[in-house]
Amino acid sequence: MSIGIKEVAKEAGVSIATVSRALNNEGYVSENSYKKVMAAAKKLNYEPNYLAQSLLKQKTNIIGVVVSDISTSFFSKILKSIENCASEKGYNIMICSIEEDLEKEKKYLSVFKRMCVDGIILTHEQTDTELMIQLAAMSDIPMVACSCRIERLDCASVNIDDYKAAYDAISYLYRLGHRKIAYFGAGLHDYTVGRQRYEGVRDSTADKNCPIPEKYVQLSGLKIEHGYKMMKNLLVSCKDDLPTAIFAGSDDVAVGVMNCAFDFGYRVPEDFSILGFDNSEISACMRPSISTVHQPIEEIGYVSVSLLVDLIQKEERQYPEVVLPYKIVERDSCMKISP
Amino acid sequence: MSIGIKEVAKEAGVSIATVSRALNNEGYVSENSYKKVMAAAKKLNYEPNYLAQSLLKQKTNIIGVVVSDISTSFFSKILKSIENCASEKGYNIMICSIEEDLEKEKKYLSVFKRMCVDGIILTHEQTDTELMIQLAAMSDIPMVACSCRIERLDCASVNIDDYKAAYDAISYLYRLGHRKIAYFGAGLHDYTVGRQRYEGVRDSTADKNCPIPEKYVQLSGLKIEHGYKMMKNLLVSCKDDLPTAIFAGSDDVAVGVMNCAFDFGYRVPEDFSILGFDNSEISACMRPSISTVHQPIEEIGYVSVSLLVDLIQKEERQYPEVVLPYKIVERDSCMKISP
DNA sequence: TTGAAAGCGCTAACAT
DNA sequence: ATGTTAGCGCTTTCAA
Repeated sequence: MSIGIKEVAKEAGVSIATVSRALNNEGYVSENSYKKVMAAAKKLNYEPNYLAQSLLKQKTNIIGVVVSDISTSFFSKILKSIENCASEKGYNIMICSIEEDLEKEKKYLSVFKRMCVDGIILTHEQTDTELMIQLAAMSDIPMVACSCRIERLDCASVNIDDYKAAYDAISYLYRLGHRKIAYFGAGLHDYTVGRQRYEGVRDSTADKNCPIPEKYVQLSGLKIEHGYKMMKNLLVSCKDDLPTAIFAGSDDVAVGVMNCAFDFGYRVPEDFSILGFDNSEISACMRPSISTVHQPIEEIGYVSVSLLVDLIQKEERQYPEVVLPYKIVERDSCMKISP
Repeated sequence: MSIGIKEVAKEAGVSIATVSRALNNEGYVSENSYKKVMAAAKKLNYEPNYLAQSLLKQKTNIIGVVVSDISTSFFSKILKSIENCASEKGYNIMICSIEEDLEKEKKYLSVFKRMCVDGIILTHEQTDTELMIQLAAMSDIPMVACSCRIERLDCASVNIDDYKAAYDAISYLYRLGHRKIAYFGAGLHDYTVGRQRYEGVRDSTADKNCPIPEKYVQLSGLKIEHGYKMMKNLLVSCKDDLPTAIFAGSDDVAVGVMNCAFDFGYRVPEDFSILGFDNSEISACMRPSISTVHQPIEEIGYVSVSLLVDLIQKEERQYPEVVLPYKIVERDSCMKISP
């Protein structure tokens, strides 16, 4: 049995309304009452119950976050900045790590709704567009897509320009002299980053008159093990016509690719130049360190929360699409060759 | 304005009490009423409000998790298994990443209490024992310490035997012929893992008649950058008497150490054998791959949640201390030398 | 088998 | 300036 407002009122010798007013600094409270309430609250170690407040105000100060996989270097970094920013702004975060399980996502989105979260942040590669549209129609909880896109749905979003980043990444490899470039990335599910980056790669190579052949494209996922497997496949299926460079859809993929290359006796960058994506910590830790497309990860998280909180607090429903800058970070995994 | 139980009752032509009973399969409800309620609920897309339920039942199905840093490979993995297990058992998790900020921890612990979370999982290296004791006294929210210890407080916990693991780790290096072993670990704050591991190292070396000299011990933290810095310090301060092996308090530290060694022209394992701790993904990804003390990370998370849920659901308050097995994983970063 | 009503802990409108 | 009261959305007695 915990301390409620009633106990405080009794202790202070005033009504519960006065206690509420004093604690919230709202309405008229005499200095005398104020002091008595504060003293009583302190003495009893009173802390207002969020549940009751939330139920009444229809406002929970909770932000629901759906993330594709918390344990991933990229998403865990995003999550950290989301948590930090939310905490600064007085919001708490409730997390769901869906790991490609769309059913789980659906379940959680419903949980979030029932829990009356004030807003939702979506951050994962793979999204069921139909589900999202349906969901958006059902509730008007503000939502922001963080480092992902939801096609055909008016939704605030915070991204880099994945298409352009991939386009530039290929151009960079091209400038280094590479003409035979492979791309290992995420699937094309709906219209999220996977598709954007792939299209950037395709158009960039085509524009340079060396369109990427199908055998050089693999789209199984963005984790280390995906990278390893894709590289192994390539080494087998293209062994007579290996590329000189590999553009990986994430730093994790790049790590997998590099290790696979090593394990099969190749050298990086001498035999393969490898370019990553994200600039997550691991890319700087490998030896050779991995050149990569830098995403402003912290900023993405911060901006997403700021945007969401704006959406929550202002009634107006406009849906900004924030595009943050990227840049190519040159390290030791790519080298110049003669075309 | 959302759909509430009242709307459903009206639609079904029964009272709200009947709706509640039908939806919860509780008490007597005629088949006819049951059908009507279900139809109405489905038609209106009704979903019960958690806030109201929670307020009434004093039960939120929320588990609060305090973690030292979400973006860390070790903690993000633990978190993932915590989230998975919680989700399976019907609990949602609310996360606080404190990043050594004890004020933030304090704040969140209070938030958790006010939010009426059903239980709390604590997972971080550094803990203010006084605060915890005070807190435990204030509320009787069940708590489990996951991969950390809280001395002088009766609290359920899930750990490996850090002392013994560190002891064995040193023995392993000793068996490989190493006599000059450095240890880079976490601080000695209170009685959490940092101290346990340090004491294991100290006793193990002492028992073998080669007590670790102070200059070979550094305790600044468990992140990559800490490892790098500690190694750099060592290289300078002990340059005339370098150790042959370094035991790192985490795989991240081991990575930092290894990269620092490389950057200064040393080879691993020829110049330094490096032994990590955790067996997190990164240790297997480095080249040479890093030998390490394996912790059953997934299991730690699962067991913690299971334990907590038990504590929540059973009224009895006993505090099991679960100790999970560890093992040394031999990879390529340690070599045999002649003593 | 069902409905009316109390109440979870709090805030806000209204009355004094 | 303060107290009384209604009600947020739900579950659960108690009465019918």
